[in-house]
Amino acid sequence: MSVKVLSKGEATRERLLDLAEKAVLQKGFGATTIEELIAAAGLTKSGFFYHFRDKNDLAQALLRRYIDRHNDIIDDMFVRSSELTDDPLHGFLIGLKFFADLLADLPNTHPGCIVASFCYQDQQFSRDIRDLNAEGVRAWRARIQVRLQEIAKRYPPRPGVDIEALADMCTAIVEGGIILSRTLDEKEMLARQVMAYRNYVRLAFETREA
Amino acid sequence: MSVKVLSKGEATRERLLDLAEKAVLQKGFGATTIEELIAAAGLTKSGFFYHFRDKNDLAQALLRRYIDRHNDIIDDMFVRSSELTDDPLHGFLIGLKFFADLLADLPNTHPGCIVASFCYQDQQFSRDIRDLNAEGVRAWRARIQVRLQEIAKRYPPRPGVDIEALADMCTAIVEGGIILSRTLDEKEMLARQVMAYRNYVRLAFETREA
DNA sequence: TGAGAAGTGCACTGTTGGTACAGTACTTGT
DNA sequence: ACAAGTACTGTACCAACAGTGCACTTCTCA
Repeated sequence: MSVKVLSKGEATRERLLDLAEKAVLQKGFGATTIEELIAAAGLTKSGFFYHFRDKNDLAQALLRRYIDRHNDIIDDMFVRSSELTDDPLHGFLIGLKFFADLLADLPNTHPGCIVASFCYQDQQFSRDIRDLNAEGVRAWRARIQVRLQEIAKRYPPRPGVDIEALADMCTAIVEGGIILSRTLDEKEMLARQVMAYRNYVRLAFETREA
Repeated sequence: MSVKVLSKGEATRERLLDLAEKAVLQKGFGATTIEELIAAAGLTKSGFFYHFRDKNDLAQALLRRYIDRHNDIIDDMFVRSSELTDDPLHGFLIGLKFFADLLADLPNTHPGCIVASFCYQDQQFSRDIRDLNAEGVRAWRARIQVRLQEIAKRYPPRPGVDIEALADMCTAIVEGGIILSRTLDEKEMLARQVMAYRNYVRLAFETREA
């Protein structure tokens, strides 16, 4: 997580993306106007179109940045947790605990997921963006599936446990948890859901000797 | 599920709501235009404003209808499943199986949830609508929590199992599963996630005698 | 058949996304 | 210190859309 030195242009672009991300998560992409973004960024319309070809180009940049950042966060978490133990199950559970703590430490309710937001507005976007969205989800899935398969090698899963579904369930819980925490305005909801998922993983691979 | 006889006005209103629901789930509320709705419904703009005060009024009607319908579906499912057994755990598991079958039988990927869609665009709406959205989620939560508490009375949950979180997890799994199935365009995803949740419930209340 | 429900038609306002292009100030390597 | 970009500003314009207001017509059903 190094702090890059940005040129003036890159800094403006990042500022626009920050403002756009916030607005899109609160109002949706269609209701986010270029006018409001440039007003907040202190820029003219021409300035905006210097950085982005059109609104669709903004969407693509937004999504790409979001996916890249979150892949880094996930990787970082699993690297840190696997340094603490050699046991894949133990390491995964520690990683999930890190993740839950991270979410619990957010000052407000989770701001929302760009992938989920775009999923519910996908007909506004070009094919590239929908593909990019799917690629993002597949990247998360792959990271989790690898770990669960490592675990399953050492610990036979309890009957009825579907490893692939269990991997996707992690993403589903996070996406669903974000929706619940936002809708109900319950800040603790998301971390609690991650911990509930963690408990399922624990039960799913629990050795049976009492 | 009786088929109501609709007056002409009610039929037009329902037609508008059907079109709006479909469009909103695909493009988002902000990007859904009144023009496109009236074009598809074969109506003039004045005709639209005869049925709805403004776009916000349309949103409210859309959400209310969605929540009412789905409460009915859930109730119906649990009534049917509880007729088959006296055991609350068994009944809940049967209900979840019904639900998964229902989702698996959908011709395409799930069309999406209005509550989730609105959650990601909530700053577009008035306070009433946000409150209504929360009320919808609380209604689902209550229905599930009642059942889980009944189960917990008879079967002591395994250590680490959080009944309240487990209730919310059902909604989270469905919302998250919808997002995954849509984003990845995998039709089977949603039912599979519900079955994975069902398996967690089974493990969570499993009696320990081997 | 008559009253109200369910519309049509028209004229208008203001906002937004987007295009086009000429000009300018700031920055950076050499 | 200067040239060559980089990062903008200013102006002028268009079409699509939300929304308002009101007079008028047609359809429906008790």
